[in-house]
Amino acid sequence: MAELDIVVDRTSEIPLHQQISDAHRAAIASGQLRPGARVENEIDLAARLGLSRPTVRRAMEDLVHSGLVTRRRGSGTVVAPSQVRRQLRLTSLFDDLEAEGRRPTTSVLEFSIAVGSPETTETLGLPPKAGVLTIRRLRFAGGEPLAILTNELPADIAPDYSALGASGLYASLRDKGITIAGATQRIGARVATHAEAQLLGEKAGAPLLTLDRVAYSDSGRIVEHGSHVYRASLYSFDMSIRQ
Amino acid sequence: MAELDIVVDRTSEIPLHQQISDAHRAAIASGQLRPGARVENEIDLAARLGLSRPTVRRAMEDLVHSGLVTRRRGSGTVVAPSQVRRQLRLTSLFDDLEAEGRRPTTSVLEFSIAVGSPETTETLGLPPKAGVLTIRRLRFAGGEPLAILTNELPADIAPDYSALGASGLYASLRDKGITIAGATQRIGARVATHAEAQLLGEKAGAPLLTLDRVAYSDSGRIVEHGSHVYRASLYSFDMSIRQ
DNA sequence: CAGTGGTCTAGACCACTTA
DNA sequence: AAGTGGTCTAGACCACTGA
Repeated sequence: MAELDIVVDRTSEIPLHQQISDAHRAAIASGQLRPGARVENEIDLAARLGLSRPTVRRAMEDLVHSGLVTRRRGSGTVVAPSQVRRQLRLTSLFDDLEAEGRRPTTSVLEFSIAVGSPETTETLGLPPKAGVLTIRRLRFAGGEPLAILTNELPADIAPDYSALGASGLYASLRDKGITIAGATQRIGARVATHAEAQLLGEKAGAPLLTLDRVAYSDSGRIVEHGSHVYRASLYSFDMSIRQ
Repeated sequence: MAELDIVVDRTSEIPLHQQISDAHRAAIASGQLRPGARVENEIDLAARLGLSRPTVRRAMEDLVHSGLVTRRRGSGTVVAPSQVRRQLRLTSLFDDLEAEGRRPTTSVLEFSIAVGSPETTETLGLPPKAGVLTIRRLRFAGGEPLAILTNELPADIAPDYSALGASGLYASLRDKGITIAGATQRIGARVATHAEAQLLGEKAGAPLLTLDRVAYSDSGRIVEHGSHVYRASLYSFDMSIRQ
């Protein structure tokens, strides 16, 4: 069993359990902990680091939740197979573009505040005829058009146009003290309209991945509705699930 | 603040924390706890039920993780907005089919054990030339063809053909003592080939949602590789995310 | 049998929100 | 200032696995 070289810093603002899980994440990412390797058990790790077992345990639960390790009562904790991760990641074209150092860029097609349609105000949980900011952006990766992003937000929390360009939508909201607590989303597919195809440099009838998302803040308020379309030839969604 | 009528059963096999989170799930689903409603705080709930705070806390963390509630330090726990859930669910055609009572059915197109291709054995983490079971099925909902499901499994854990038909793939594996601990998956889109279109009752060039999944057991062994295509006109993936 | 994770207790102190 | 969730401790008993 590998003993990871973990140094816990009790003066840090980072919770102890997160320091432990971060150290394991790094060790798995770097290959120091290989797939199938046993992870040190909770009791020993707690004793070695001078922490309580529940604290170490919480770190392990984080890792299980991320799909990085699996646990079995009586048997122990093992690093999850990496083929599972690598296999799928290898063919992600967008990741390839990013790995080549071609950063994604964005151009704003529309930025307008107007009275929201009945559908929009209902989706956003606003009273009828409330003001709504609509943003349409074209996202590029490696010089190639990749996606058309449409967002609708309540006008009273609308970020500045300049802030949007500088730091992205979610970062702009965070600067205004609004943090996203969660979202519900739906992934689907359809073929491109003529207008979409033209913007994206595809032929009409090309397959598109669609993402519809409604995000809410920790106070339970609906903060944003996004309707995005991605070129299926360049983009896919990767995710790990557990249980 | 609503006091939920929860009865904890200490003799039950269901963990106490799960009994608490289940009760809240039910109350939210039934509308007894409405979106925006305050949820009873941890301390009071623990005292009222005669449980410790960490036990109650674990139940709340479950709910946060499922996206059903949001929490803020100093402020409390509130039920997440239901528009977020309902809005998206309303237009899910497959859910509509299911809600109409038309159960999904499945017909098996192929069920064969053979020496695996190099790609397949590598994906499954098997030695070269190991035996691999390939299953291809056509899934219907409401009498309509919905998806083509292709699965590859190591031959030594292959379920019986009869077990597969009776209870589905994952249930068959569970009966053999194999539980799925997690998976990595990728969702993409492409257009249907002629053969796929014919099976699915679509025109060639119709958009398809694709799902590629590699699943592993709690012992860290790769158990299954699935490559599925869904008619985008009838199917989408819904998910809730947090943080 | 020893080892391991799963569950649970009864507290403690702190950071943040709201009034 | 009072209320709330976030973090942490130092134990306990149990269920399951594997040699």
